[in-house]
Amino acid sequence: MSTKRILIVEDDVDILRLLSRELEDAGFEVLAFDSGMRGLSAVRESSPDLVILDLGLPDISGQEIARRLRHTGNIPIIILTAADEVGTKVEMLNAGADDYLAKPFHVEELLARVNVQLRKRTLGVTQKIGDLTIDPARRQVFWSAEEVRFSPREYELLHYLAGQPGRVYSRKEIEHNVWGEELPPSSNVVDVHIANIRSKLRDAGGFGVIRTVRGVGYALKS
Amino acid sequence: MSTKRILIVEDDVDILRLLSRELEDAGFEVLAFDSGMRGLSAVRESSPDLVILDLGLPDISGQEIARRLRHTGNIPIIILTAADEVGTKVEMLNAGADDYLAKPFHVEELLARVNVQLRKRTLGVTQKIGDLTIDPARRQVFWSAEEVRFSPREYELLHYLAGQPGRVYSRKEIEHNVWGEELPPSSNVVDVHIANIRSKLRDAGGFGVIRTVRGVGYALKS
DNA sequence: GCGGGCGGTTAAGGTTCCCTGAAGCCGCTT
DNA sequence: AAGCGGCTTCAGGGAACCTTAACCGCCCGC
Repeated sequence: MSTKRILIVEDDVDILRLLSRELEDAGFEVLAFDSGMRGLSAVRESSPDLVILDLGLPDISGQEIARRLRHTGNIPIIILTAADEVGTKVEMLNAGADDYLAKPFHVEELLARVNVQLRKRTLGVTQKIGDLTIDPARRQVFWSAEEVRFSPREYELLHYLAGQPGRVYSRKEIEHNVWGEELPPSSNVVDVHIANIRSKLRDAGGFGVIRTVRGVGYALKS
Repeated sequence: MSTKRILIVEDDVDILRLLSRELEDAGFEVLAFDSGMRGLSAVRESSPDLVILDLGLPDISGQEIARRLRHTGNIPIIILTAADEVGTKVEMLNAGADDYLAKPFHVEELLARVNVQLRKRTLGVTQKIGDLTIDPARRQVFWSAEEVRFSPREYELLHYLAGQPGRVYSRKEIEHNVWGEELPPSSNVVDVHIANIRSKLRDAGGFGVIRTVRGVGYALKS
């Protein structure tokens, strides 16, 4: 995945610098502006993946910016503001903002909310465990770029094990959560499906992905 | 557009009732639950458009619910909580929540944030997915310059799938969002319409545009 | 009103794919 | 070496899906 670009508009230069550094540390490319007008035109030129916007800019109102940004496509906007006032919040959210944080806020929370917005656009919460990638929105599994095709049950089972990589899931748990019922004690259906999953992963180059815990169940290598 | 359905899980019955009424007044269809487990299974059955979830439920942890909900597709989740603690916020947002409100909150803000989540990602903008072009303003579809004519339902269905190309839409979701009602379980209308769309696209040179996901639904190749 | 065309739905039959149970083998463990 | 648990293979049955065709209702022009 290419590095995401974030554009910040914030007239308080100290905060601007702080946020820039934090976002860069988090692996984003940052475009920082302390003026509303220049930030706005920069959005057009560079079309970033996300915009963080401080309200109460001297040269242009937040309303106006949000309105204009709406027109430039679907870029998510997170609003920052000094005034924690409900009316403003509702107004801005309805005007097209995607999220809203009142100062003072924690940088970690901003980062988390940034990730939420970017996640939406990239469709789904793809989960990566080593070379294994699971994309629930597309219902697809990859072993390092190569797609591995699974049957419904196989996918469900693998996805279930990926819930907590490393943790051992007992047969009972698996039966209950993947099959939704207790299977006859003599059945070895789970084994068969595990074997099939292993086989398909092996074909794609994945070895030892699922660990057997004798007498208990299975676990995904974390 | 059909009315959006919102599922609430909240153990405080007073708040539950209050929110339900507010949301219904705002024109939503509300499914209310005061137990985590029952709410969770209801999500699977009714596949609502959005879930509002109170943390600190007695019978199941919020983490667990968020984790499981992620598995059921891309339904947006808004978390409510009594404890306004940054760690929890960040944790939940990273766990798959789309928004987070600390109690006490203003109902207007919740409504605004609900609307943000439900806001159409694909506005009236013509979108291109590979060789496929959809122009909502004219209600026309093209396969690389050549127009393909679709009946109203066919168009609605294709347009809906194009909402998030690549993402798998379940039969339930399709029924609810394209037909606006639950179809009799034996019906295969969706299949037939998919077949017709495929046939028309094939005539225009488009192959493998719609992917079948066995046991779940369909997705547009992105 | 009447007939034709169009689109939506239903139903039946065919096809594909997957689940699963059985049977035998392998390899630990005691 | 015996026994248990896990692994592998494979074929039968069935579910899910696809296709085709007919039916029905609606709208339109005549």
